[in-house]
Amino acid sequence: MADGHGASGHGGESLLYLTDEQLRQGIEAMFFAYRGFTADPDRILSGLAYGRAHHRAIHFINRAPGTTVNNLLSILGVTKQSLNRVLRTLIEDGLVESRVGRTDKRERHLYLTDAGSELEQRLSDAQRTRMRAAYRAAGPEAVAGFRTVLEAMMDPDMRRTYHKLRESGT
Amino acid sequence: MADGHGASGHGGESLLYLTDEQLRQGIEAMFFAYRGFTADPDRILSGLAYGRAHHRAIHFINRAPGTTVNNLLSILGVTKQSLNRVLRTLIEDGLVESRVGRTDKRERHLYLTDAGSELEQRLSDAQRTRMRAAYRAAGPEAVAGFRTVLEAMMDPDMRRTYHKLRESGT
DNA sequence: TTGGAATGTCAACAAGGCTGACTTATGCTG
DNA sequence: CAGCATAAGTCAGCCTTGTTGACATTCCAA
Repeated sequence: MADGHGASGHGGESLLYLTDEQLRQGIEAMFFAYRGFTADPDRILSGLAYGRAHHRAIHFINRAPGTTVNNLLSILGVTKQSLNRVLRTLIEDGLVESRVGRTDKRERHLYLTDAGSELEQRLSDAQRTRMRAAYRAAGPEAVAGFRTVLEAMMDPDMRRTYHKLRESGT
Repeated sequence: MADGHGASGHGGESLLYLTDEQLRQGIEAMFFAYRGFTADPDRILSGLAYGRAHHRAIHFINRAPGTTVNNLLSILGVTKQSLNRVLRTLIEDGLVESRVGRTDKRERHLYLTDAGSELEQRLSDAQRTRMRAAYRAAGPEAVAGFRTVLEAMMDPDMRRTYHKLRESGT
């Protein structure tokens, strides 16, 4: 672990373990791990004239079918213009369907088509495979800690969104 | 935890806890947490005509002073043209210094100037503050698990780079 | 019924990735 | 020493994906 201080055991309540060096290692771990996290889907997408933004849209439409554009916007944290460009190509290519709202005709509800679902599967299979390998290698306790820290790192708004998705998802 | 299966306890060696739903939650946690992770430095940088790419360069030059351009390239995983654009503005603005190598004059060794160090401090203070809060909230065991999973998620090359930085850093 | 709010679209621009082609300076090896 | 390899930098041009601004449509409430 090579942290230059004590408190390396697992049971310590010590508050001294948060040296700048330890925090910096966490920061770098996040950076390098995120690269791995996105690498596999990126590889698939690069052959398809799509990018990471398309992946994100497809992921969350699959996760919450029938979501409105506005809702998707707040999940993704981009401007509606930015999302729209991505969405348009997905609709043109027949991966996403946009249905006018029944009660409020201003709204568009988004669904994956069969082709869209198929791509979603391909992408998330790749990502899950890596995730599964990492989880297996690290073990259940590490996974629990991993999730706890990630959640604590989110902005409150994002944490709320994250929880809402979890409720609907299971 | 509401995962629809058993194996929710912490001590299980069960291999059944890796449902697609659990993995997807991990994926979403990564996504939302990374947003939080970059939010604070991004805010500082947006007022300064710099972006995330500048932050990364500054971070790793600070971490490994005297690094060559080539070495920085392999850490960041971008092309030299892409890095060069960023590096040029940092040098022009007097945040980074580029010294011709003493033994091999083809190489350029990169250092932060005082102004560069100052900005680095501002940026990493912001990022560390969030990290520290998350670590505190999650506790030492969770932090250990967090790091273990992140490391398992990296590509082997990145893991090697990550370890090399840790050795030099401590 | 009319004005404001919400929703979605179009256009233009910037950051920061990428490839490809090339130059310059230097190191190394036959 | 000649010639190839390596490190760095530059120019040009492309793509994705973020941004703002302007605008059309729709809903709802005063």
